[in-house]
Amino acid sequence: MSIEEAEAEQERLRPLVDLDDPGPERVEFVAGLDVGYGGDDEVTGAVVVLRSGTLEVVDQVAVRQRAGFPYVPGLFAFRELPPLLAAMDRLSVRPDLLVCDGYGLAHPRRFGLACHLGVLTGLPTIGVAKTAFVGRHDDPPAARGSWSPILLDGEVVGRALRTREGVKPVFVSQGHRVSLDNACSHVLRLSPDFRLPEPIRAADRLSRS
DNA sequence: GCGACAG
DNA sequence: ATCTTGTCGC
Repeated sequence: MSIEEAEAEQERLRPLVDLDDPGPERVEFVAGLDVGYGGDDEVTGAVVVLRSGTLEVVDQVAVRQRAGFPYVPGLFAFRELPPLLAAMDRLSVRPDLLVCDGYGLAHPRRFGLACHLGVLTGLPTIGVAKTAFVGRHDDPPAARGSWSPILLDGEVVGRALRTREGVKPVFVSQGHRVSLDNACSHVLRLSPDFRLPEPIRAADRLSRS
């Protein structure tokens, strides 16, 4: 698939994103997703499902395969989606919410990895990135839980959210079928001890093993 | 044109 | 992402 075809695919799928659904009533299982990189252009898609209340791991799958697309900013999903979908297919527990390592709405074409994964699976998704990629934002106050909006072309596309006092914020954006307010509530609830949400930390560890 | 650019 | 020494701040 070429760069042009990938961009056209994003434009085609973007209208299918649901940004109005506030999110699931009850979240019993949350999945974290991440991709690790090996030597010979290999990628490992990792998905870890945690019980939402206790954060205990209830299921996990890692799939290693050849990368089918280069890393291109803005087309991140075309590199990471295949191994992630392969791992999702082998899950025995169906998650109620997906926490993705990367952006959702906060994307040049408003269709980051979290949106793409949401549309393809139909599941509620949120995007959590470690660095700023698009838009502008102020540094939020130092207290845990404080945030400031990420603005792109005058629109709010996400939030810089402080998950630990005095530590660099994470960048949260809507993926699919979850409001921005609820996405941030979930991220805070899932990050009791560290900067990143526990499901993402678990998936990150798995993707490296 | 130049620099920046999720992982 | 990953590799990877030295350096900075608390």
